[in-house]
Amino acid sequence: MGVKERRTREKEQLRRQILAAARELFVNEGYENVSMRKIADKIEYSPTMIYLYFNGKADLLDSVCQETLLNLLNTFELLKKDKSDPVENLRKSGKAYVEFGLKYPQDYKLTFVVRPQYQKGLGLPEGSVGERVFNYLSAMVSECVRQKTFRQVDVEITGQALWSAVHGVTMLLIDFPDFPWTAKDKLIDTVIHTMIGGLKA
Amino acid sequence: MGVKERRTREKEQLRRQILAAARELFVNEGYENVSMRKIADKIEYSPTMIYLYFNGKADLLDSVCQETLLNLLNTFELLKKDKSDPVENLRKSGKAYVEFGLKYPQDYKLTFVVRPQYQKGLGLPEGSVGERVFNYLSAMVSECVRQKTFRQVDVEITGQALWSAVHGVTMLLIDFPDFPWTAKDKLIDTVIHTMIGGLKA
DNA sequence: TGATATACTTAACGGCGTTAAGTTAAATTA
DNA sequence: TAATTTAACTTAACGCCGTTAAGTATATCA
Repeated sequence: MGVKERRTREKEQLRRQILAAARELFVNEGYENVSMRKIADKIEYSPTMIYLYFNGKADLLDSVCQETLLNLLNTFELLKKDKSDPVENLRKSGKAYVEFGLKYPQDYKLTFVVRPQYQKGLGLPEGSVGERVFNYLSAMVSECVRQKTFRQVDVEITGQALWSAVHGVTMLLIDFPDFPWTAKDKLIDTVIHTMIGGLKA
Repeated sequence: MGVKERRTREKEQLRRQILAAARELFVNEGYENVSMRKIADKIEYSPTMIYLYFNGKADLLDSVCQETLLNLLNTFELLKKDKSDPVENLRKSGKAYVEFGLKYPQDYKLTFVVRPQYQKGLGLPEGSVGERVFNYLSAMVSECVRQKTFRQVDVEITGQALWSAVHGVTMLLIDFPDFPWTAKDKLIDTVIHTMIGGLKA
């Protein structure tokens, strides 16, 4: 009687196969240059089959983005363990955030630019991965204030400001790769260092 | 013999008409949801006629963005007169930049996100409007350093870092309007104030 | 074994950016 | 003024696209 189970497993596997193909194509060719037909070709099924597993192209995008956010969260969790120097942790996290964006630029834009464009009216749903990422950032700011390395800033708004800064440098480096940046790495460090400097007691 | 002149004038006028229609549609419906046919419909010409005035859809986008950059530059020029307090000038300019983005969010995204996506390999061409905008920012930083209000920072990289910060907060406020921001105005001020704080001597 | 449900495909709809070829009307020339 | 050239614009088409309705084959179940 393991028939249903096997079928479910097979469906799940195919679903993942579609998702993997979609991710690879979205990342390499850009969302709008990828057609359902191309995705179908890649996995050697007919285009319409995809609609039995996803509601459409936008839904595929959405699922890809969810995975991306989970990856980002994992990157952060790795840094979470070290409790010694909260400011240094914050700096490292900021750097990790930007580097994550530059490593998966298409994913990053998919998540933080394209998706909100296609999925209007999304805040940060309670318990969502996005919320957890942001909470992690706020917690680090809070720790810096508690240790009196930072002056008595509003933790919430400071978290948002830091997010703004790292998001900005990430976006510019992704969108204008041919801009005459003095040095990309130096720019990232400068943005983070300047923000942290402006928060110190 | 004013025939040629009149013809030139008429062509110019039609060109502007196309551009205005394209801008309105791009802004209201999003670049990828606008077709050449829709633009043509709006101005009551055949779609192919547009190709006699522009090289294609991406070229139309390019021209629309040039206009936006000119508008941004004009906004800055209005602030340029006051020479008394360069730090205050920088703060005001940053605020003006973000407010420009929020006032014309779609135009802003068209220029700083969508355009680079469709027009790969654009740096800052010599004498371009983009270059003038960026030079304006750098000049202000330079003045702050000269007056010793800022420490001896690299002017170029600092300009880029400031641009990153204001771009970031602009983008987040545009893309996540429903995020529980503590207060949008306060956030903008915090980002700018924190960056400036981190640059002071 | 025959009925039923599931997984997948074929064919089509309307729309897209863009191009080649054709048409019409105005300006120029003889 | 009549013929010719030139410019402005349109028609028709190509090969794509996302998505849906209808159809087919295969595996499961009674």
